[in-house]
Amino acid sequence: MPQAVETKDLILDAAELLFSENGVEGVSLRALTREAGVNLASVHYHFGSKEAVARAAFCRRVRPINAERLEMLDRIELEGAADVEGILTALYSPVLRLARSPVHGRRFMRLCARFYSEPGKYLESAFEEEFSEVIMRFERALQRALPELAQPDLRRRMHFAVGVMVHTMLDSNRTRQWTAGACDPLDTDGTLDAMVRFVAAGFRATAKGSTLAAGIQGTTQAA
Amino acid sequence: MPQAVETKDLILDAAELLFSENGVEGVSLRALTREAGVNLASVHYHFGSKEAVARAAFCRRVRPINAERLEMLDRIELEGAADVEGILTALYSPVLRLARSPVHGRRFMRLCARFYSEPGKYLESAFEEEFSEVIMRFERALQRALPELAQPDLRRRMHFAVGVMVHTMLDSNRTRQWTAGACDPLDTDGTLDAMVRFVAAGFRATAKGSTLAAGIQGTTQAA
DNA sequence: GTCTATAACTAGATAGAC
DNA sequence: GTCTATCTAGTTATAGAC
Repeated sequence: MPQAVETKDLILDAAELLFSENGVEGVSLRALTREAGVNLASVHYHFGSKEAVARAAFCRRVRPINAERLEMLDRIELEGAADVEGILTALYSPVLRLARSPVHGRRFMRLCARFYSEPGKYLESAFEEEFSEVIMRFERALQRALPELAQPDLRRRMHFAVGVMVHTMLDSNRTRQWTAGACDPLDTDGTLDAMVRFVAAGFRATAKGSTLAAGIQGTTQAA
Repeated sequence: MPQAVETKDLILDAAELLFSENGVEGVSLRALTREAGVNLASVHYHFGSKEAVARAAFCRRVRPINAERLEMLDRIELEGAADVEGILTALYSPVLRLARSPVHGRRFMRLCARFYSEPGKYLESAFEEEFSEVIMRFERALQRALPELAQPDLRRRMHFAVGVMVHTMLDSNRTRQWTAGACDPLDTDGTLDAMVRFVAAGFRATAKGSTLAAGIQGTTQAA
């Protein structure tokens, strides 16, 4: 009785779990297949290599997320509501929403954040492929929302915005312990709101060479 | 002719280089000792284990940095100049300054950021030991500088501030490529300025439950 | 498609000569 | 303190029966 699909998904589920906790290099195929309840050789049959498993586990979740990001961005741009807060919400909320599912969600967030900070050429190219369009589109949108901000500053701040996101996603034990009691990691609405407020204010901060005070929140501009 | 000190440092230098590029798990002791030009067994003689090498390489650089952070914080608090910008400068500049030394500086920044996002109990406890005092002191200082900000929000925002720092420190190939031309990664003054402006504005953003508009930069307050 | 068995290799750690 | 040689245990990957 062939059940190839099930085996493939069992492997990806286990990869998501174990890679997120131990990193790719920290997980042997033996541990992976034991967790998945499948045979060791099936990994090579279905994926060809350990690296390919990592890529597949990554792409399986990241593609719908990025599609939703672009969809949200399209929508707010059509509605003419593409202010900084709206753009950041389009960037953050699809990935934070996933965290609501305690089963696979938070697990994948950690996986994604770990991939992002892990070495290895195999993941590098995956990031390039999956994110290049998203980065380009969001950069253009933010540039339109912040016309006074010079491009070098904009890029640096996008970099910071990603840092806030990745670090929130990492949600290591260290972090959870530090903020214990202060904020519930499962409170994704609160987290999203806090991230958007913080980062939007950062984007609107006065840049070094700027002669214009562009740091006021809301719609009014200072002279 | 005994040259224990030199061997120890050669190992730590090689560890800093290789761990920063490939992660701890991605580097074998054989590759490490080949790079260092020392014998394989000397690692166990001097450190006892691979994990102990990682810890030692980490602590060697992080201790002076954290000492300088606390020193700077002490100074600005005595001078009564502990505003958000000053506190963030005390937090960021000692580690960014290190990046100026192209030899060991940038290398260690990547090592530190990688450790931060890597698994393994051995590093977890090192972070705990080395950072607990820094975190406590800076949280207290920021709370004083931002008396209107509730503690849960403050902690979340400190978390974001660390995310900006770690992500900047990671400075992966991906990042360098993306911001190519936009900003010089060796321009530490510009990077520091950009980080402080961005994060300070984030800290001053209006919090969700807040009735007070505290998001205005500079000294003026909105009604 | 799935399994067992094993090949081919690498890892961290150690013993003991020098 | 430094070296060679080696141990044990782990790894990825594959060949071939079912």
